[in-house]
Amino acid sequence: MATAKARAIASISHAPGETLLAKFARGLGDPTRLRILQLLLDRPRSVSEIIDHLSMPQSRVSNHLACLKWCGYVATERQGRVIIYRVIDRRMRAVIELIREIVADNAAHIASCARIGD
Amino acid sequence: MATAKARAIASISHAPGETLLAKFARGLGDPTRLRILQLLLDRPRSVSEIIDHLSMPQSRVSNHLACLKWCGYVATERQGRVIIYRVIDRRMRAVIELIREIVADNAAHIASCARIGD
DNA sequence: GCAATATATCAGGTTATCTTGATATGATCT
DNA sequence: AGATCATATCAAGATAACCTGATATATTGC
Repeated sequence: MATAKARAIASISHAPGETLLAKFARGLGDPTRLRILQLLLDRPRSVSEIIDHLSMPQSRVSNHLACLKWCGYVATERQGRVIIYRVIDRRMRAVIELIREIVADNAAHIASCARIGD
Repeated sequence: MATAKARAIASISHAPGETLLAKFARGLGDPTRLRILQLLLDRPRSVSEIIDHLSMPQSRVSNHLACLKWCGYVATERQGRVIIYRVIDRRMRAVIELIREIVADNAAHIASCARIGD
């Protein structure tokens, strides 16, 4: 019952403005962040592991990880020297898969959109 | 049977790279485009109608509409003087709703992310 | 404490994206 | 045809986002 009330209150605080929605979308709007998310959806990984997989400068990976953490999609845990990142919002997998499906059927269209670069 | 083969071929062309996924996400990453999509998910509308709702310069709305059309999310149909836009990919509603849910539970986090502006 | 390892942060230059105003296209009406 | 209405396109300036290299922080092992 308290749960229902809590849900109701939460539901009011829902309905975020388009500004925030857009910000979320831009969060997914970077190929590097998507690759990182994909790796983390596979399983939790340390930063070095991600860097190895992506073959990118460390600062670049670290910056994108910070972004993902800031947005609350991933969390960190220190294990000795290394820091392990993992996805904490289960729905991230669903969004990415849904997007992947849509893109699969619109690849040519999307690729041709000149207002958005590659 | 030809259909099955076609599907198989299509399925190979599936699995789009992160670059295209990211491009899609950036397509949703603009508040104006999201507002337009929301209006069009409500029902098909003419350009003028959208302009009225958004109170924005005509060229701005038109540019964003072009982007949405380019990506294959909306289609147009001329009716006399006006041009009617409507959403053609049913999944657009699902993506936006899913994103809305995630953002609702992460609003504070996302808002605080300094790597992405408002 | 000191060196080494792992990760984070920051500033500067570069590129991408958004916005605006002006102009172009295209259809309708008289 | 000419005028008008509806929409599209383009160029230029402003802003946002990305990348890199250098530096900072934090933990472990000696």
